[in-house]
Amino acid sequence: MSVGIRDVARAAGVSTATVSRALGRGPVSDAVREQVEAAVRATGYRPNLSARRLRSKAAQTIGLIVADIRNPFFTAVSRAVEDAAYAAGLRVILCNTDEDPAREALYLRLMEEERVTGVIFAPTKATADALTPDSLGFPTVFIDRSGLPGAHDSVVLDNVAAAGALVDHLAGQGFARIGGLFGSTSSTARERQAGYEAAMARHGLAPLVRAVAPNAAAAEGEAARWLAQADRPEALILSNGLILMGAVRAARTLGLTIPRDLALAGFDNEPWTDLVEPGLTVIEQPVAEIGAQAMRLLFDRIESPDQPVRKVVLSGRAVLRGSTRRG
Amino acid sequence: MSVGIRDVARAAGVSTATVSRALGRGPVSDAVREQVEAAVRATGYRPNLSARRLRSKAAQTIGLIVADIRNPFFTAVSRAVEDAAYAAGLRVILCNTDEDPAREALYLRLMEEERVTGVIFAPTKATADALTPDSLGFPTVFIDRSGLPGAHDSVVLDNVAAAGALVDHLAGQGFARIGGLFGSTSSTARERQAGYEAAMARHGLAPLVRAVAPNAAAAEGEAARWLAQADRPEALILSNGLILMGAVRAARTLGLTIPRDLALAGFDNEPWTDLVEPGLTVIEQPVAEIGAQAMRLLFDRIESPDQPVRKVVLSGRAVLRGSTRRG
DNA sequence: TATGCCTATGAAAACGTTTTCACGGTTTCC
DNA sequence: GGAAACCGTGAAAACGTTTTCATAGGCATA
Repeated sequence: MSVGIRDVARAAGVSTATVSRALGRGPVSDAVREQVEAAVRATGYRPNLSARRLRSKAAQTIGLIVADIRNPFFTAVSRAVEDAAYAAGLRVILCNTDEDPAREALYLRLMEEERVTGVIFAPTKATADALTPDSLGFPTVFIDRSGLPGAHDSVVLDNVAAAGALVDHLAGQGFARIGGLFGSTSSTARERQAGYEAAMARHGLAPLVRAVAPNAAAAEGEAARWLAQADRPEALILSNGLILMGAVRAARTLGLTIPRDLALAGFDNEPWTDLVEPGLTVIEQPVAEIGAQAMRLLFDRIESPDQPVRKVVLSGRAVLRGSTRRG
Repeated sequence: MSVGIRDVARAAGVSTATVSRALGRGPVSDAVREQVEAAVRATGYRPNLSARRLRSKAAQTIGLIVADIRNPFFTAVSRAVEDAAYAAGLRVILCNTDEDPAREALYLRLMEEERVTGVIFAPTKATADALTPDSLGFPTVFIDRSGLPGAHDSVVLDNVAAAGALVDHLAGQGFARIGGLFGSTSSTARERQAGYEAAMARHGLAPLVRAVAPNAAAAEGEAARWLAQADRPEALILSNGLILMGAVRAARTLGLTIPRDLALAGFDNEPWTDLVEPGLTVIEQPVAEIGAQAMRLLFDRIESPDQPVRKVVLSGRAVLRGSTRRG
């Protein structure tokens, strides 16, 4: 059968308690510690993490709940989170919700059952608004989206400013009929829309807004319908990388030349955005920083559960490329 | 304190054993099952998965060990794996090795300590060659790369045929100086290289091969050096999506027009490959199918540990685009 | 020398489940 | 009508650790 701590204890000629202490950071004499380590090597002992978790009540696990890992934004953030977690000796359980509140609820319940150390969560607007500070049984940090003000720690982009910067840039280039295509499920998309509308108003321009499910296929369909109209916009702002990609596809299909027939500006400086001619103007999010900050906030919250709620707002960086150059 | 199964038992007026059976699929009368369910709702009971795992010796967890989740191939595969896992009631622990054998060893040890149900693993060549069937304490399926023949279940692409198809296509278009830039750490890259060389020989062409670390930055640097030479290749085959991206970047930097100055063909039909003009010819891998098949193999192996080793070889699909059109 | 306080250690309890074993009550089978 | 099989249930053991509690010895202090 499997070798347990009792076998190690027997091999080392000490008690199981001493083995446990030698392996952890308990007080043990150097001689005994060496004996134990030798016994561990000799027996090929591997601690049973389930037993350890049960007894010590420290799951050493964090949950990472995102909409879809295939969204490059979440891919990058998740990588940062995992690096930080494993560096701290924590395991990561990854969950994809597809922006479905039912699956969000399911995974939150799973996190409770795992007795996780903490959770990093990108909730839909519906779930975020429904979650009060104490409805979650574990420390939680929201990323990308925030919920009720002051309810949860969060790290988000300054979406209003970022969207405004795109409008300013386009307006500065002389575009007037600037449309906005925004995701329909996240608070982030709402904020970007608000920033867009505020900036449009500043420039005395009429907003043109449409909402769409945040995936490339839906965005392509909606953009194609929009751009086929006679009074189509001459520039488009897209609220994330997937929607941006859909819009590029739609423009291609309709034979529109960028930026002559249509200017495009979006979010997420994904590796491909500078490869599609003439280069796509985007807001770059500090993805690694977002993941790292989220972990920092989570650790702080775990350490001092009662400290005031914090919201870290990071600035995007406008990467100006050919897609918004006035023909 | 936290509510446990004892509290539920007390509330329902039954023993803990009965609660356990009612929650699982043990034999219980309908009346008692209802009482228990009511008690669960009343108490807000959440089973402690660590305790459950310890006692039942079923971790209900699978490990997914890949090189880097940011590689879109792994992103897509991982999503398929997770869907299948959660559908079967299993949790997924995700690990990134960055193709580092030391981290591979670290994560394999972690998997032992977790007593995982099974592992899906994309090993480096070094690790794959060192792993005998019984050196792993849990069922394992290799993806993307295979190890010693007959040692582990695996699901891989027919890399030789796929690389050959690219060569055939390029040669058919009249290209002669066809170079190959391959990753240096995976068996997959070796196979693609072998397929390339065999096909080149078939066509009576001299192979031109370089190896590079499998990431976009390294590939860009190596491609730039290569393409700056006077006797540079007139076509390039790239062994994965990251290397393909690096090559595109290098061509851009050097001002080479595709395909007039340089034809490109690669692997991985990532969403952006049809957006960069004039469209990149690639081998599309059935990513979702790879993930799903890996889970199927894993389940089969868990069910019957002693069945013969299986290797599922899937075919790629050549997606021909403008990047390989003879000028 | 006696007292008290640390330190390293072992015995045993505890963590929250599932599983084994036993048992009484029905039903089924000859 | 008795034996055998079956069913639902409870008491208690078991899973593999960590932690608590107790203790023996060493060392400093009075």
